[in-house]
Amino acid sequence: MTDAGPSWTKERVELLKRLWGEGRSASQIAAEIGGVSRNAVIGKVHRLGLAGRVLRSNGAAPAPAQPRRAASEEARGPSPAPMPTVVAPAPAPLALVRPESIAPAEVALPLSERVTIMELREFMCRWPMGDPSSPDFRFCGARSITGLPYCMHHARIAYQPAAERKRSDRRVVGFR
DNA sequence: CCCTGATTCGC
DNA sequence: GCGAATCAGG
Repeated sequence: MTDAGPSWTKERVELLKRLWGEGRSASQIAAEIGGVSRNAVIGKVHRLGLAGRVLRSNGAAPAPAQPRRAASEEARGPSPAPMPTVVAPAPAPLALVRPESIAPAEVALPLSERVTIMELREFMCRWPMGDPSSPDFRFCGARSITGLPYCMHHARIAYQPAAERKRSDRRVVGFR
């Protein structure tokens, strides 16, 4: 029989809607539904009109994602007409970091990822943890933000606005 | 190098 | 309608 295999059946779509609504990532959903790639999930989400979810790990605004020219068009050469000035994206106000939000007690760190300097890689968070003179000294080692030496969590601590640091009048948070 | 979603377009 | 390839980014 020419079984086309599992497609977007009612059940699968319902599951997709539910998981997406719960804020699961496309790859997670894809793995859970099975038989589909994360691209397939994202594509379906868009066709269903479910996109535009504000939920984001960092709370950042969704990527503008400028339209990309077709491959055929690109092969043909530059566009004859100059691209009309794209509206400059409004400077997204960075989420203010309040002292409470970085209080050690409130923070859940991926402690399992601590690494030694030898294990440290370019893409790993370089936040020092522990006494540098101790053999127990480690670095955070979590996935770092590309272009930055720290993971999202430690980048927030490292790059606190001066005004915030002063206002909160806190010493070094401490290398946990 | 890991991940995220957004978009396009051949199928 | 589907989703791989690609893009843009954390």
